[in-house]
Amino acid sequence: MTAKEANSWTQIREELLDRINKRVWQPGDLIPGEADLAEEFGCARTTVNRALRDLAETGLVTRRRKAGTRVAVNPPHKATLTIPIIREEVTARGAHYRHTLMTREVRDLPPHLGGAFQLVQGTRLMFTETMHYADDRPFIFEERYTNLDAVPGFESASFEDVSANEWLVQNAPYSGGDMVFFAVSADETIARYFETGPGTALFAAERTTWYGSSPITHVRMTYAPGYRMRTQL
Amino acid sequence: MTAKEANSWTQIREELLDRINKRVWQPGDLIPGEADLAEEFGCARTTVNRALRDLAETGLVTRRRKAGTRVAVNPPHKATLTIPIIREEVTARGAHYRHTLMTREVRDLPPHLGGAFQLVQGTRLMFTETMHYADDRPFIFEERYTNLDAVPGFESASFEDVSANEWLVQNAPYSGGDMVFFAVSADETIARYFETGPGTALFAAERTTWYGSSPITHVRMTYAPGYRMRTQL
DNA sequence: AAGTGGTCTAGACCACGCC
DNA sequence: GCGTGGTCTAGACCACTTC
Repeated sequence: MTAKEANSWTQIREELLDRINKRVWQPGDLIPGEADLAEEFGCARTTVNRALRDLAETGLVTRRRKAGTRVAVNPPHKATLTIPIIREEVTARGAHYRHTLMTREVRDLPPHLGGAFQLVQGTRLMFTETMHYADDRPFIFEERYTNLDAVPGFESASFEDVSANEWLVQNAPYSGGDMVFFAVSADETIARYFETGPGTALFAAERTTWYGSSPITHVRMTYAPGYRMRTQL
Repeated sequence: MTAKEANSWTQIREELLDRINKRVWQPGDLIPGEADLAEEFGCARTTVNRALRDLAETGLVTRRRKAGTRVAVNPPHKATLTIPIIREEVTARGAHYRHTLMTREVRDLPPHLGGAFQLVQGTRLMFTETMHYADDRPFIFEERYTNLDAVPGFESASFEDVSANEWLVQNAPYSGGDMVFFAVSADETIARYFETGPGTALFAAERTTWYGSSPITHVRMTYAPGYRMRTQL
């Protein structure tokens, strides 16, 4: 039994991955402990730990103290979505970016958002509607509610040069949030904005962010017909 | 100048995060090197490295050798999507899962998939259509092309007990893939499957996976009306 | 109680990429 | 060239979890 002498954590990860893929270790199996693997590979335990931590992040193995490391039975597909600010998404496609502020008013929270956006009595909310264009074609329609108590500067910002989207990314840090993706049927207003027929299927996303326990903003983005959101596995 | 004496990497990450959020370090600023921070916090450089690596993964700072670490100007929103096998997505909602294999035949690749799915001449492809149900209501309609040369056992699997989706997750490892999400308008066939009207907006996803340079499978999943895909930020 | 992964240290060498 | 982050080591202690 010769030692494998892999000493970089990526090499070790590939070797472990190979054993999983080749069924040397079956789904559900307990694999050797870090100390044993370190001895086998002739490296420090830290290095094995790094490799296993990486495999655990992608869901291929599950790790628990004392219980050890097991090969996952149904490894989930994991994908990381990177949602850039809209300006960058447009310019990354080689298109020209501009935006128009269509609405900007202090408004009460619509009842259907009560669950996602829990506010103290008397909180003031700013509602904004923005259309983002790529090469002068409508690209994303953005409807946003922003908590003025949590983001004071928002009320006096102009949004001519910098959109509400960009302003918040640069000025309002968040500690958490959730996001949801779905399909909607264009109503008459949205259809007119996108120069399409009512009933067209549109891709949409909603995002709520908060800082600590304080809600920051809730936004719904409706994408132009035919939009596809891509990611790598 | 007293040392901060934070010695766990999560504590250090929170302290650094705080300085970024409070604008002690402005967007675009170069922050001190790992060695300096280690001295300030009274810990090993490795520990600071771990904290900074974590911040870099979420996109809040960008790191380059020799150039140092900078606070990101437009920190992107990053979200990790975990796409479980369909059975688990259904049972996690507390619903009963079942599936029906509707079509299963060897078929040529439709021309519109030629780009995503580059095959050697003469490769045999299996086409399958499966409806997945949650509590006996149609949940996901799955159309799949699978490379029989890359996944030999697929041809003889029954898919009565285990769906094609689940079978592939358990039996066909992949080294890479891409995924795309979009909205579609239900055609007459799909509308009938989901007991809705033609033209209904539906959420859909396509996934292509491969192992090394060999394509494994291409699948399109069309979700029941009203489906929302959720994730945390 | 004991075994496993999680983390920290102090030191070292290396690779990348600005200058 | 040389400064910075990236990684590796050998050892230690700790935290969690199962037994």
